[in-house]
Amino acid sequence: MVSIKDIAALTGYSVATVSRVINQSPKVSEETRRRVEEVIRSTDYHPNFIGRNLRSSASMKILMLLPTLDNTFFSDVLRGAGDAAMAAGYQIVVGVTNKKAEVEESYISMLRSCQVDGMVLTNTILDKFDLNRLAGSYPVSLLSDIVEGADLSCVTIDNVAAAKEATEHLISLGHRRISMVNGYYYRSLSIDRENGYRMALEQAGLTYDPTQIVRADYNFKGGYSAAKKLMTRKDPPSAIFCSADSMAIGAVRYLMDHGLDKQVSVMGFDNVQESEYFFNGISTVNQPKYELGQQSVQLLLEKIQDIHAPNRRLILPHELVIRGSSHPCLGG
Amino acid sequence: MVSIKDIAALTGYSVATVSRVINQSPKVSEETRRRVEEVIRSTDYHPNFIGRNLRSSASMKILMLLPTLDNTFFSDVLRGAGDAAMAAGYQIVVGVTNKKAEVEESYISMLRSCQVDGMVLTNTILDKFDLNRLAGSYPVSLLSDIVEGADLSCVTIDNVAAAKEATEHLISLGHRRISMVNGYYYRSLSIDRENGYRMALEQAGLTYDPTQIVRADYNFKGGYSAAKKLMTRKDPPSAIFCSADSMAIGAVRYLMDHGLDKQVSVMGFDNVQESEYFFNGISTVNQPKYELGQQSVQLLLEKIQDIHAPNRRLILPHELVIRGSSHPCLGG
DNA sequence: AGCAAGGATGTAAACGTTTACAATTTAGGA
DNA sequence: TCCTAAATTGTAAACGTTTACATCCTTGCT
Repeated sequence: MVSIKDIAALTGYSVATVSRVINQSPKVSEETRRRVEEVIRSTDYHPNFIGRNLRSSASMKILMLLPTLDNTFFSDVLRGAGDAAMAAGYQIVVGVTNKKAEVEESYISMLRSCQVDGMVLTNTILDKFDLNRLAGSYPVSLLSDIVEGADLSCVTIDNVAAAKEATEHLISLGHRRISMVNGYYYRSLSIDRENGYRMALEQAGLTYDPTQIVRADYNFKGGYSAAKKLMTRKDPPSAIFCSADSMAIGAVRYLMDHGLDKQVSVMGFDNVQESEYFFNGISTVNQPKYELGQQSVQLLLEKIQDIHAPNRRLILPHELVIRGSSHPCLGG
Repeated sequence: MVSIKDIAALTGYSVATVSRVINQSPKVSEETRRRVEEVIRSTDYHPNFIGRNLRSSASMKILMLLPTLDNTFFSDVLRGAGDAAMAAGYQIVVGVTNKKAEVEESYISMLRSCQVDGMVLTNTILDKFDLNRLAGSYPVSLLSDIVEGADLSCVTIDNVAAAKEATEHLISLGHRRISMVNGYYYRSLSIDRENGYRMALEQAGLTYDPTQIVRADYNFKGGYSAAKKLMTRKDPPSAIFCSADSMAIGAVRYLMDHGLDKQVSVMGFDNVQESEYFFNGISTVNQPKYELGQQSVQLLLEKIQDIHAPNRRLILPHELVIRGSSHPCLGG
């Protein structure tokens, strides 16, 4: 492995001068620059970032922690994050936790051990105490799923309003029995969406029945079995609001398999790419994924520059996307 | 930022002894270990990996380069890779290139600059010359998409045989006009699948017509517009073999939109999670995604241990998965 | 000629670790 | 009592950079 010392030896200059050439310092003569650069090209020398980082104590890297790649939601988020990072000279590295605590912990150690300059968390399993401890010492920002009581910058949408609008859309189609498929865990994201769902029902004078809420995994299977559970009740709904498109797709799948898709409407949430292509399209709530990613990095950069920068909470706009999976209530 | 020196000062021991405690060296007394560990706990000291890496010149990190996260194909791959890495004490960091050369280059620099110990490439845009240069100096392995003439370890499936079997399945259903939707780029993956497609046709005595092959992006839109192109010919096919499930889904979507889905069969490739849920299910070829990920890391680890370890090429078993999108030819 | 200023380069310390080697202490055996 | 070996700890170099500071050499001015 050829190091800056080798280049120094080969050129006859000192390592300091070589370093200056590498870093485009103005205080080096044209002649010298030319000769050093030539030697660098002829060997295949690449500055060792470990050495550089150690000296400058900056890695120019941002860690983005994702729960899983099952969901294409994060594809756009990551594009936004990548663009924002690149514009600031940073690089995004992704860690996929598969929701395992020990894996998440091992990635977080990258932050503690100075291998990355900051971290964007999405759907973390950390609680507010962990988060406060972490965010007190290191740059951290939170994306999409807020943790109430955690003192850090975050970017999300108004989940209450969005869920309310989604439910209202179903109500406007004449539906009166509307169920909800929500996540298992008590994240603010689930709570907010559930609250929005309830507010819509109550404002429309419909009875809010907690037994109409089924908890499931945020994936196809979860939606499928949740729909099964709902539709085999003695009082099945005519519409189902799912907390994620993946669940909505599973739900529609169940309905189609049982010839119920014409009678029962489904709304999803997120507007992932495939929602447009599934069945006749999944009606859903669009999240500005690219912008969420972008802003999460932007907020993080503020913290990287100054760990004491004030925390900010960004609420980005959402929007209803109506497609084929929601239709007027037949029995209505 | 508290360093090992601070711990040394606080305990009264030397940094060497503290280091030994951290690294669980046996040559340290119980008494000392206890006292040092106590102080470490009371401060929130975390060893700086940059310092450690610099000294030991090993980062215990593996970079996995992915083209995009649009495709859930890589979700399972990454799970396999993560498990294999973890078992060996390594950590996976993911880089998403979005198929941009400068982004890919910026991640590859992590390898050159010793920030990761090795790299798994998937669908790289590097050619065999780039790859040979890289793999000559650094541990690199290739996943899924082989580059002919590149001298490195790789793991894949038998794409020729798999595509042949997929096509044969359509033939066995009575189809005679079978089109193919394939990727744009001349990757071995596309070539192999195209060859398998042709072999199946020729062995069945059907004429191989290159104009029946349409090139498209590996995503929904690509499949959609490819299907449109094919179905608006004067001699539309009764079956379409797509080189990826994402394209197959787009193709089926087009067919449904035009009431053609009962007449025209579609086969995909990959067996991504959502293929089971789309429409009546996408018939496809299963790739052992988890194992591909696992083995790609395994092969890489061999190279990390010894850069001169012999190159290996692993071919993992595939399997046909028949679902609702392929059915007997109506006109037959 | 003498001097100051500025440009180019070198010297060496520093970043946070690990580890070979040296030094010290302790115990046991003759 | 003295010597050896083992156990424990310390010293200092090394990993590859960057950079403050020092040094040297021009150049131009008086």
